[in-house]
Amino acid sequence: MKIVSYNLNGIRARLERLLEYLGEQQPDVVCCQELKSAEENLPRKEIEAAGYGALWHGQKGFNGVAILARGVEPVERRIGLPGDPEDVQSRYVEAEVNGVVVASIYLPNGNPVGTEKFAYKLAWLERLRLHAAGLLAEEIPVVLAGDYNVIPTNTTEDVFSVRAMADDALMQPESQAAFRTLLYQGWTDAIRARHPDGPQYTFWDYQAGAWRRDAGFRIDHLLLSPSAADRLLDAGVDKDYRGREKASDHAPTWVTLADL
DNA sequence: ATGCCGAACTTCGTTCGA
Repeated sequence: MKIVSYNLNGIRARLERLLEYLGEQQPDVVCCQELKSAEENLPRKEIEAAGYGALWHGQKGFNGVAILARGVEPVERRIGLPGDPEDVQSRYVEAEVNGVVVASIYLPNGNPVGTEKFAYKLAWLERLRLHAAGLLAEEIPVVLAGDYNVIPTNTTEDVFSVRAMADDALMQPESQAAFRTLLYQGWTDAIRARHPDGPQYTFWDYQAGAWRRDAGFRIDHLLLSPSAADRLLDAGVDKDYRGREKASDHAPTWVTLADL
């Protein structure tokens, strides 16, 4: 069972690329982020025609998440992260697919540091920590897949240049501490579990020739609950899709789990 | 200190992203 996290940077702008990915890789589940599309403009027919059921959470202009499932309809568990009724941003959706609970997460970027945006990011991380604790308590297979907008460590394994990113919200000690606190609840960072050493970048900026220079960083993560981690076969980044025409600035990041 | 690029709305500039 291949489960993918894919920040699309616009599902309508990226539709051809996404359909190509579905056709070539035949992933079982794709957790999409940054749809940048209102509900009424989502490409529902095209995704259905590709053989995928979907749970959508769109938003006009920005954000937006979805879970696509090959050959089945994802069973909705929740739309939106609990903990703040005032929060109207579409950043969380959770469903059950073939016995596995899957979440598609688009964590706030948080730049610039020291603003309300950064405070919102940290508050969102705290809300995620609380919700994730409840998921672990269920003792079921869970995959928390998404763009976390957190570079886990200040090493070249996670970021091309610690210095270049030092003032960025993605690499602040508070952001990293919150991510570690989440992990230490008992989640497995699937990419690192399978690839303990070496860079595993998932994002390369469009600017300044970042892709050409391999100036990337690792911010798309798949966290596995213990019973999901027991089934972990492999994990990786489908990096070559970043180099194609009209690519997203993120590459699809994935795990494969053993079937029961 | 800023733009570099790209997407979408606020639409031929502005806002956001990372």
